[in-house]
Order: sequence, then structure tokens, then C-alpha cells
Amino acid sequence: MDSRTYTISELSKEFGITTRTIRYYEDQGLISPGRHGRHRIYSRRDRTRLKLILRGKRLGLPLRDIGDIIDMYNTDRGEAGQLKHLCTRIKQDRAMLLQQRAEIDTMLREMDVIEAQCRSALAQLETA
Amino acid sequence: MDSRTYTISELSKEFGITTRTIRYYEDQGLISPGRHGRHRIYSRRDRTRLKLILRGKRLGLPLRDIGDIIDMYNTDRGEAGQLKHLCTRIKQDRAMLLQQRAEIDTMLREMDVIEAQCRSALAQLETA
DNA sequence: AATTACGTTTACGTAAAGGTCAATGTTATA
DNA sequence: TATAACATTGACCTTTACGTAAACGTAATT
Repeated sequence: MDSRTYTISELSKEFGITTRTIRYYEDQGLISPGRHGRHRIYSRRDRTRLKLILRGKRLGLPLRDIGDIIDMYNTDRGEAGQLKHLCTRIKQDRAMLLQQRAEIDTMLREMDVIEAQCRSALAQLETA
Repeated sequence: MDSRTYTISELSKEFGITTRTIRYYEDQGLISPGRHGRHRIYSRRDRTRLKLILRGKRLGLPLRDIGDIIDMYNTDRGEAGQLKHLCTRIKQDRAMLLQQRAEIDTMLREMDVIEAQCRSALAQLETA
């Protein structure tokens, strides 16, 4: 049943964030690790959530939104209402991601142009 | 010479941000519009900068970084040192963008899986 | 028994990115 | 000329996302 667990410092090292940050995420309801006494114990699922949180952050999403999204994708997909809701959500999120990707592509192309200019200018200088 | 200009409210409407935000960007040295008396006048170049700022924001970059980047790509590419510096910078930025895009692709694929599960679950419910 | 390493809560601090007045200036229009 | 409609500066306020420090608990070394 894959019951590997992690301590807070293990996770903080692995992901390059402070323990403070991880506790803060818990405070904001984004993770809820188990406890052994008062010590936190992180399951594999918790680790995954953490990874998703950091991914969301890299996309520039606020923590609130990240929490909502993760919860959305994690709630019991029992009844039809929930399922349809999730489908709608997926459609939205996908659109957002596609747009971001398009923007990244635009920037990459623009950078190609600049780099080409840059290189030819350098070549000019060298032959001069 | 394409001397079309814009008022602050025109830009705020066009980009869906408040005038306060635009002034804040100026305060942080990200734009420096001309003045007619004390009123700000934005050139086409200013508008472009604003567009770049918002793009950077959507990528989750802090304003400082955005400023640095834009300046980098805008300074006079005169001497070889500058040019090489810019080339290095481009390489870095490109790497970052590619990684972001890769992450987006990962998420998109994961969403495909979830959506498929979701749809089949819905189909099950309907036939039941 | 003391030190070290790791963990905990509580609380205050802070930087970034604006929001929200308030008081005032300027321009166009009725 | 009065009244909107739009600008400006300045000041203070707020939220988000942590940093930092204090004071303490626990468990393993030395």
C-alpha cells in the first residue's frame, strides 16, 4: 500500500523550500499531514500535493487557487454532478494552460529573432 | 514615425488593469511615459512595454525580474560585451521558458487522463 | 547530565503588489 | 460659468507569502 512517509525536513530538502513554507501551506489548508504526537508525518499523497502546489506556484497561481484546483481534482468523483463539474473545470484549466503555452511560444519566437540579430551583430564586430 | 499616443485610462481599459497599477509600474521604474504638463502620455513603445510587463506577470515573474529582462532586451546593443551578455541571458530565459512549457505539457497530459476517467464514469452512470 | 539535531507553536516582521481615499488640477461641455 | 469627466500626487491600508526569532519538546549522541 506504499506507506512510505517523510519528515518535514526531508520534504523541505527535496523541494528546496523551508519548513516554514511547508507549515504555512498546511496553515492555509493546502496539506494536512498526519501526526505522530505533535510531529508531522507526510505520506506519499502529501508529497504529491506538495509537488502540485509548487507546480502551481511556478505557473504564477495564488495559493488559494492552487488549493481549490487540487481539491477539485481530488474530491470523490461519486455523483454525476461532481463529475460534470470536474469536466467543466478541466475545460477551463486546459484553456488557461494552452493560452500560457501559446504565450510562451510567442516569446520563444521573439527571442529567436533577437538572438539572430545579436549573433549577426557580433559577427560584424569580429570581421571589422 | 508612428507617433500615436495613449492616455492612462485608455491603456487601463485596453489591458483591464487600474490606473493605479500603471502608475505603480512607473513608480517601480518599469515604464516612463512622457508628460504633457503633469499628465502622462504613453507612446507606442510604452504600450509595448506594458504589454510585456503583463505577459511576464502571467508567467509568474516578479516585477523586478520583469524590469530587468525588458531592460536587457532593450538596451543599446552596441559593444561586444553587451551583445554576449544578452546572448547568455537569452539562453537562460529560453531554458526557463522551455521548462515551463514542459511542465504545462505534463499537466495537460495528466488532465487528459483525468478527463477520460471522468467521462467513462459518467457513461457508466447513464447506462446504469 | 549535557549537547546536538530536529521538531513544535506563537508571534511579530516584511516585501511585493496593488487598493482606497482625499485633496486638487485641467479640460470639455452644457 | 458651473458641472462633469478625467488626471495628478500623497498617504495610508490590505493581502499574500513567507522570514525570523523566541521559547520549548523529544530523542539520540557524547
